[in-house]
Amino acid sequence: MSPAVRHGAMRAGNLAAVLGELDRRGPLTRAALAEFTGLTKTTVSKLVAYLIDAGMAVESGTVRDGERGRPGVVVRLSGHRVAALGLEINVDYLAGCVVDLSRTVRLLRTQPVDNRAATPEDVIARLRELASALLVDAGELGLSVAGGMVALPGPVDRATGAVHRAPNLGWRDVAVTETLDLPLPVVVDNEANLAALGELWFGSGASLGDFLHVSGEIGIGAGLVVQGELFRGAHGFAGELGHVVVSPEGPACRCGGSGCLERYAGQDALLAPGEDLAGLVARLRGGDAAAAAACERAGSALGVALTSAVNLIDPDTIVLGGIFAPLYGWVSAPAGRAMRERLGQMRRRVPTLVVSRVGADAATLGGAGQVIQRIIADPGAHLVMLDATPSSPAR
Amino acid sequence: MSPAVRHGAMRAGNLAAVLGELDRRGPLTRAALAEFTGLTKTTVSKLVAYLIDAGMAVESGTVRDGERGRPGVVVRLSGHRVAALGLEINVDYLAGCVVDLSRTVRLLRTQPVDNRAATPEDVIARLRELASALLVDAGELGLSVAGGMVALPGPVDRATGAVHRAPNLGWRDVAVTETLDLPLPVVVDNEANLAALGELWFGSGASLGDFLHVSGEIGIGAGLVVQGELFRGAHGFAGELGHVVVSPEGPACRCGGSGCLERYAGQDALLAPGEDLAGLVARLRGGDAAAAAACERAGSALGVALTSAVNLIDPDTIVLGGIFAPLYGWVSAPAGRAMRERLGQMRRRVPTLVVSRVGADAATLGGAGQVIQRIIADPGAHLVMLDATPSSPAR
DNA sequence: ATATTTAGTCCACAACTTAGACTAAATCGG
DNA sequence: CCGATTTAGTCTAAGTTGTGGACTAAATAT
Repeated sequence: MSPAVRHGAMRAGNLAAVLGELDRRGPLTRAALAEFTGLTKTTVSKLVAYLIDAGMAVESGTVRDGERGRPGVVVRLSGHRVAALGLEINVDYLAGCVVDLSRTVRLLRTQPVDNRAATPEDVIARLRELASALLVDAGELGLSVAGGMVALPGPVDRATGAVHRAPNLGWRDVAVTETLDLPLPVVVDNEANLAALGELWFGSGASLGDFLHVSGEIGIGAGLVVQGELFRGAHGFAGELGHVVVSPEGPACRCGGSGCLERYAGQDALLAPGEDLAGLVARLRGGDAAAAAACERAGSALGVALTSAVNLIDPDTIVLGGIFAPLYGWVSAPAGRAMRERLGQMRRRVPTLVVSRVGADAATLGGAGQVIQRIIADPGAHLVMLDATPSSPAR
Repeated sequence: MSPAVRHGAMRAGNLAAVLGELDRRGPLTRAALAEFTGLTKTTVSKLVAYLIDAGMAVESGTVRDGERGRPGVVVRLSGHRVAALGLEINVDYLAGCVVDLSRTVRLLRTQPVDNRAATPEDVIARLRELASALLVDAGELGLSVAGGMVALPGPVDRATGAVHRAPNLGWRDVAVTETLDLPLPVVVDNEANLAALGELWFGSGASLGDFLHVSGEIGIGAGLVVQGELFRGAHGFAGELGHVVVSPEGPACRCGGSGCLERYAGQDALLAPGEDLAGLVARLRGGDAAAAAACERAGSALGVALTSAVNLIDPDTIVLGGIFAPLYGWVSAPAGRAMRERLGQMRRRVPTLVVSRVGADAATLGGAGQVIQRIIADPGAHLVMLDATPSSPAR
């Protein structure tokens, strides 16, 4: 639980403290870094030298902080060497991206494919091709890709890198990491979880505080971010907002229960038979009363489910993503009304509803961002991997 | 976020690693400690000497681990010097306890009082008397009390030590820590949270994994323990199970909403007018059909609310405490049935329902346990306080 | 031009942990 | 009963990392 602290760990911890400060506060002089971390100037200088040598930081210009005195050399996070790979398998597309250490998106590609029609092996083979092409292109940009993350639409076993069941893909027990077999460390995670992280790093970001990110697709999932970290629950199944009970005597759900949120606000409940999301939005824009009523009903149900979620989890903000992003204008009002009615008297502040600012790539980007996050949290571990590069850090 | 690591922190971290290992695995030899922590025998010896000098550990006998070789000296956590104070203010009683470092309950006292009839100042003055008496008695036992925790029936601001509103007591904006004014560091927390911790350390314990502890009193609260730590939410209001929506069109609730769990399974919904809990249990034992039906209804509603909670939070186990402990035989079956129906198909394992093994003192004990936990997590910080003792540790 | 202020480096030293030699105390085998 | 073997724990010299204060560098103020 509390691992032993050796000298190496002390070093690693301080390296992470410096890099983390650069990540959180932006470019800083060594003097400012010393102030914020509480380390001495000497130590900060040594650590910064190490980071610069590893290609994780660069000096960039000088700035005067006060009125007089020698100007400081500004050090900032560098994206020129270290990067991470984000991949996503979804029902009707594959996607991949490369994000560098400064969380700049360097490459982003999407491939529309009907993955329900293909075998898992074929889908994964196609993803491998996409990933390999991205790795080659990243190499040409001078980037060294330290790790990858695959987003999947279903609960995953993160230890083994396998999906037990992905109902929307029709997959059962597929060993994704193993089959994908890329030449770098790859981890898998749930799409809803990674989409929440995507919103954190590529959307509204830290201004959200602790937030619940609702990613409605066919099912309705949610990712909870607490103190900048995902909350996963004991078995990684936390955030199943779609099966929160809205009305115990409601319509039967595929989960075996009845009156789950999914039956009121899932894609199947909103779209007319054969219709797609764009069609629904067109009808809403055209003033179709039936469509508006369906959204009203879905929004209220969402508000009820979110009320339960807020009572249990107490987030600062709720971000509506997935299909609820384009429908935001029609569902957020009834949802917000339901929440205010039910929560207003007990709490000083009812969580704010906001729309997701990242599009369909939230999970892909979030996955790559998560890898970057881990590098920043432990730069020392990743320096070893980069030792093969020309200018190796001095012992 | 990631504080700088200095030499002192390294020391403190290793001290915590050793003490934590002793807490988790029980008595161990220095050799075993070295193995488990990954530190060398030399370092472990030094740290153990420090802990023994501080009165946090003692040697006790020798045991042979293997077949041959010199027997090791067993070191175990010692409760003879360091202790913590747990206090509780509730509607109809005050309680206090002293728990030592080995989590043995050394003193425990309860005082039945109607606290709704008195002013907050009078209640807190009476609590101060109770606490002072406990501190004196602890001193006579040779214990040095390092800190205290006050459990309150309502949401608290842990930063300032104040309650904003405690509806069951009729309190508004009471600065508890400040008014109590004890000669040791005191923190306040929510009763439901601390009851969950009480179950962790003085009840079924670590075998529960991540668990949700339901503590039904007048309202229905819940504490969520994840990886041995409380989950509090962004503002400390997480776990408000009582206002999870069971049926959106249900009866109006004092919170402004309708169909909250509290209206189906709260004390007011279960007890006949003027009846107390013992009376209800007597009726149930006597086979009263109306009472059984009320419990059946409450149990089902609880199952529905817990279904939502499990979907969102994904715990291993759910512990029923508070009024649900004596009613366990009557409510657990319908609650479990509802959960299995609604969760069975999606999850490999539906969380187990168990009854709380700690009684009414769960919160009082949990509070003291929390203080002990903090001492074990950072023994170095508390050594300073004990430096006044006769044999001060060698530099 | 000189004083003052702030940034960053250098160097001796201090705080830990480590590695491995060494001592202590048990069992095993003859 | 004595020496070989095994395991526990201590001691000492050395290694790694951070610290504190002196020192150098580069700017503004007077």
